[in-house]
Amino acid sequence: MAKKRGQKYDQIIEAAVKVIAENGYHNSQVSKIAREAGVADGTIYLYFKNKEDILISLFEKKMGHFVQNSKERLSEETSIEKKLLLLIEMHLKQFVADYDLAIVTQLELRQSNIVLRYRINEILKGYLDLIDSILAEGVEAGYFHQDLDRRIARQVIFGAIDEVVTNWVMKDHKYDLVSLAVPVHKMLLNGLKTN
Amino acid sequence: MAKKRGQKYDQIIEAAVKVIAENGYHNSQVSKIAREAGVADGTIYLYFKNKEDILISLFEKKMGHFVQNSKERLSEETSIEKKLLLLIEMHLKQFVADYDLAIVTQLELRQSNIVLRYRINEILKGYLDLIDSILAEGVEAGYFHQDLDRRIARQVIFGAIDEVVTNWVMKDHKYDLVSLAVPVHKMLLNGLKTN
Amino acid sequence: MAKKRGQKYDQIIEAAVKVIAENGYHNSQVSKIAREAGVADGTIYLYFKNKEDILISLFEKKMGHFVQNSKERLSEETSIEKKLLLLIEMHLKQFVADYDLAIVTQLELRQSNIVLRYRINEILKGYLDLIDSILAEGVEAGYFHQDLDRRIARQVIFGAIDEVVTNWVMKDHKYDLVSLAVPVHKMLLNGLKTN
Amino acid sequence: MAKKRGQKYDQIIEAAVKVIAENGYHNSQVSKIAREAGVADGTIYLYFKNKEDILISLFEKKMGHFVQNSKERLSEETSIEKKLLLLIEMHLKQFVADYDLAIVTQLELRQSNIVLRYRINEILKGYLDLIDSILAEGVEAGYFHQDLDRRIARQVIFGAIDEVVTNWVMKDHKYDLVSLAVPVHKMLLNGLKTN
DNA sequence: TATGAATGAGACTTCATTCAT
DNA sequence: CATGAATGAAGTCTCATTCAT
Repeated sequence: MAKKRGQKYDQIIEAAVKVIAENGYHNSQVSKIAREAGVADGTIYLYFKNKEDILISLFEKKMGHFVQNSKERLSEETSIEKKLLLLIEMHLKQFVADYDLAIVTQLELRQSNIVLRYRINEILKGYLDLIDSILAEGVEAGYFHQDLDRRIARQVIFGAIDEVVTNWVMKDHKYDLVSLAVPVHKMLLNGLKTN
Repeated sequence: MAKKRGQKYDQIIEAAVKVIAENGYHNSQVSKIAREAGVADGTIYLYFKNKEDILISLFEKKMGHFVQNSKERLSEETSIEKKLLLLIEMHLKQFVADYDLAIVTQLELRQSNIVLRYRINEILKGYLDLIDSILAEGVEAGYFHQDLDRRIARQVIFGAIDEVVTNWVMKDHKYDLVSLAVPVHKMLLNGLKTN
Repeated sequence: MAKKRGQKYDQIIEAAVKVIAENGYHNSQVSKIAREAGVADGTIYLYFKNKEDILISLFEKKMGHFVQNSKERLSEETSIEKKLLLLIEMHLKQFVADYDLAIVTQLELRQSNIVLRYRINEILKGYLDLIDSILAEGVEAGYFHQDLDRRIARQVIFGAIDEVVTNWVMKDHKYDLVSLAVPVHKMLLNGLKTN
Repeated sequence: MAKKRGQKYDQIIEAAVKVIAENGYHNSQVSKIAREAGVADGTIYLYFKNKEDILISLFEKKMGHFVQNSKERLSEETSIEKKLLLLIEMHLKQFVADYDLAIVTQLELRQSNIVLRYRINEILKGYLDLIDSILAEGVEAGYFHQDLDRRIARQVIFGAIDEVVTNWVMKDHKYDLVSLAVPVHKMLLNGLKTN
């Protein structure tokens, strides 16, 4: 049961993103996703354990791609400062490129129950680790404060970016999101205060 | 209908916070809240339009108190730097003082549907305005960067604090939250970078 | 309890007719009737045993007036033929004069449950007796067929008039109802067939 | 959704007639009908939009059969007089043959709300048209009055028969209904008056 | 593999009625 | 007589999941 590969598996994931973005989480019945994917209701259960599993898998797949992609791009960059900027930019660009996904991750996915929230947090760890690696490198290089609490720092960084994206989605993406990368980056690096 | 005052109104709000924190939003039946509040099921509907309205009203009331309280305390402080620290501390302290409320606002409230999310955002504006007033004052005083984009800055600040609180709740509040105010404050003020 | 007289008693009856005509039976809550009557919800129960009792009493009062009135008018008329015409005309005129009442008796009152339907039938007996008295007189006078089954005849007469009124109400009373008295009268007296 | 065919569709209709006749409309819970039909509660909603739709569909189906059947039988008869008698007899016989249906159509169906009443009237049109065709033919043949208002006439006919049936149902069908066809027929044809 | 008809648990909300004031 | 806040029972419908084909 629940095999994690195959053409239909991908079809269902993409259908779920579209249906949830269009109809909202609570109005995205399994039958609706099945119809969009062009399969029978029962077929969903050959690829996913249950409805929640679609959500988890969706997030897992998209997040996996994003982290993988980000890692590769970041490895090509040596400057710590630019790495952080690149990370922020890629984060923002991803959602500009796929607005349906933005709606799903920033708004709809959060309507899921607590158990799912914990699973989602697990998946997010990969991304937080990526942030952490930049922080570690920066501290090592003396570019960041030696006494930096990396656990707190990555929460601050993620929280800031995430809030910026959520705001953009809730404001119907009517302004340019990617251009916010620079001021956010500057704020995180140098803080609010003048020297 | 839906009177927004009275002893029973408060009873129901408090009962809702407790019941939702304990059972989760989707497992907090109206009858359960009514029983905890010591009123009949129907009485709920004399004070609230529907179940969602309990959630909204709960947030409205608690947030209103918090913002009001914060405003007063902040007005007693003149240093911009200390104002920001105070804000962060009060934010964290509020949830340490009422862990049930922390669970409800950080986890359960976010499971609500999109319409509700927008209503919640409206209510949050009062808090974001409070942050903004500190930012404005700081820029005015030359303490913050002159070219600071306040709209982005308040999202960064709120996102950072919010994420720190959510993490603490999801980690079962097993570490001291309030002590994180200082490092978060420092990070926001001075940034990650050494000078 | 439940005294059947007084100014408020009448106020409530009239309010009920208006509210039910405007909102429909199933959307005419006791509280709505009370508001329209300008009394408190509880006051209703000082004059009526329960909600059904309002309906029964309403019909009883209106029907009583109508039958009483009809009797008097009919006693002034000696011709059997004209008596029947007068009866039909008065029946139709009553509803033209009070369209709210027409809606209530022809449409809304019938939505009541079976027990109420039997009570209503009891009240209708007074009217059917009136028809019967005309029939008896007509048979006696040799004006109507000697072997006329009066029980059936009065059902036919009542059914015919009632259907004509109901139709008029359902067609939003957009044609002249009273003018139908003559053809209906002719049909009942002479039948469909040419001689 | 709401398939209007299939074995289960018929099962549910028949179960509904029985349950509603026995318990009354307002005490005929969907679960009760489902149990009688031998299906799950949810299955009802695969065949009917909602509870009201069961009532409408029930009437639609039964009325459709009746009108269809009546048309065929009437076409075999040439005499206008006998056609009208046949129509009345068939109307009465139908309810004698299915007393549950009589209860449902004469008492329970009328408890439905106004919107439903209009839908029911739509369905009744087929029957009224049948009456009308007999009237038209009779006028054409010079058997009925040339100046007959057919619209009124069919209301009178339907109203008369309907009232006779309702009375019979309310009197617990303790007399022979079909034998009333002849006197009703005579009354409608020749009127009350002696020549 | 794929289908899709069938299942059945579960909860929000309304509103007639009461009764302490 | 009058009030109106409080009560609490009760039922429709949805939708994730199954399983015979």
